[in-house]
Amino acid sequence: MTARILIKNLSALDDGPVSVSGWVETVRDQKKVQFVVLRDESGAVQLVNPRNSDADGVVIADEPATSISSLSQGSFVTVTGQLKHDERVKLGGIEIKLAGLEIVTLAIPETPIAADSSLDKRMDWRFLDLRNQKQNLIFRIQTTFEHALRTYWIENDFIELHTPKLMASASESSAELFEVEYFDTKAYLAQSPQFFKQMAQSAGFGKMFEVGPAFRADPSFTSRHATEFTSIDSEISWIDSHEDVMALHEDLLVAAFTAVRAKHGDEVKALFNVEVTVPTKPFPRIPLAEAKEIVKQHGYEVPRDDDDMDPEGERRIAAYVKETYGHEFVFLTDYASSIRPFYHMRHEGDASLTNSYDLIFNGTEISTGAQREHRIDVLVEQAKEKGLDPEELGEYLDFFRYGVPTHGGFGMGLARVLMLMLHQASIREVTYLFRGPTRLVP
RNA sequence: GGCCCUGUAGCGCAGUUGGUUAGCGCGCCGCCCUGUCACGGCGGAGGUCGCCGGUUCAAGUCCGGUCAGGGUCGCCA
Repeated sequence: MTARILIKNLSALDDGPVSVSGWVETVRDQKKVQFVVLRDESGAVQLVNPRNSDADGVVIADEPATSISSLSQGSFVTVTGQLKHDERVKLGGIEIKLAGLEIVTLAIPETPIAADSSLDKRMDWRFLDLRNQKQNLIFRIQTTFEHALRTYWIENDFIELHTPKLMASASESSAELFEVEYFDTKAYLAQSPQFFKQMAQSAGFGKMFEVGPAFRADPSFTSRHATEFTSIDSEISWIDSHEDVMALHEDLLVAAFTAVRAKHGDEVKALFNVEVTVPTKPFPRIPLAEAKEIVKQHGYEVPRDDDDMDPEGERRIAAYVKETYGHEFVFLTDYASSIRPFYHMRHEGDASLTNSYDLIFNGTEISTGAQREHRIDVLVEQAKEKGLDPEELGEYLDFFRYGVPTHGGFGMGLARVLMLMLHQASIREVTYLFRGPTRLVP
């Protein structure tokens, strides 16, 4: 058996016998010569089969001609033949003159989606959609992105943890929890590893990270929300403020973007027409109150009663930062205590502000980070102030009763980063199998 | 969950003030075509117009409800 060769590696080979496997993209079945465009996960190549004639010049039905005529788009085949470099072939200047063709599985001829199908229809037939080069590249980028993050964490002595996704109570608010039956009681799907990654600080682990699922029962109908998503979390001890968390966050993103640009930059440019830019450090930092003032001066007053930003404000401050600093990222810092959870540490001397930030990338929020309140008495007071019953926080508060270092961390949505990196309009494009309020299959 | 828009063939769409047999492109099927590469030519099949109800002599078209999708806001990563 001739070993299977990836199509992208063919052009570097000399003419000679080869074997490739993949699926049929097009068949041009002419009377005297047949062409097939075959694609695998690495690229596409043309196969050619001149048909044989008998002594009277009449074309005969032999193999592989008959098999080729039966091929439908999408069928998976293994072929053997002679690789030939040929200037006539527009697809890469090479083709394979067929010797043998094995049909592994025939596809139903009429495919349920086409290049111009709507996103929702493509989601219904995701495995077919994923055969496209762009979709394939997205998940190779995701792999490189996560690998670069892990490399950074591991080289810097972080511990990787897998916190439980079945929980006895809410990890943040109780409004958006999925409830599941759990023997004779109820359990909830984790909205965030928040409490358990803080526990690792109390355990003296020092630095930890987790890449895992998070579940939110919110019926959010936007292009950037999912009910299940992959959350990138990291938490570190012995920090002085949220500035230390932002410094870690920057380092991680620079490492990951550097790796993606190096490995996939040319392909991203070719397929998405997007330049992957490695962000420069330090990322711009703007206190939220100042950011609201800036967008106001540029003609947009955030129409909210609370102290928060809205999506339009985020887009505008991002545009301002892009123009002023040439940067795709911006840390919005020092959010008001009124709009942050009880466990965010507040400014020393000004309890109205927190040591927290949101990270905006190309105009959309991808992350929230903060220094955590580690003093149990302050933490309990802040919980009460938010209307939470300390009893309901269960073991969480115990983490702070037996000694705990200063600490902080962030959570970042993996798919949001990819979506914004590749300028995609929806998180669905960059999620292998999307889960939303009305999407549970496939 | 609020507001706005959309649902017609496998896919993308058109369909006039309500009126005979609902069209177009791609795809699919058949035949033809010595090298195609968005191949080309000829022919053909394929639709209870999202679903339920109502108005009307008559509904793809008007009205109500419902489901699904898109956008946006809220919520957030």
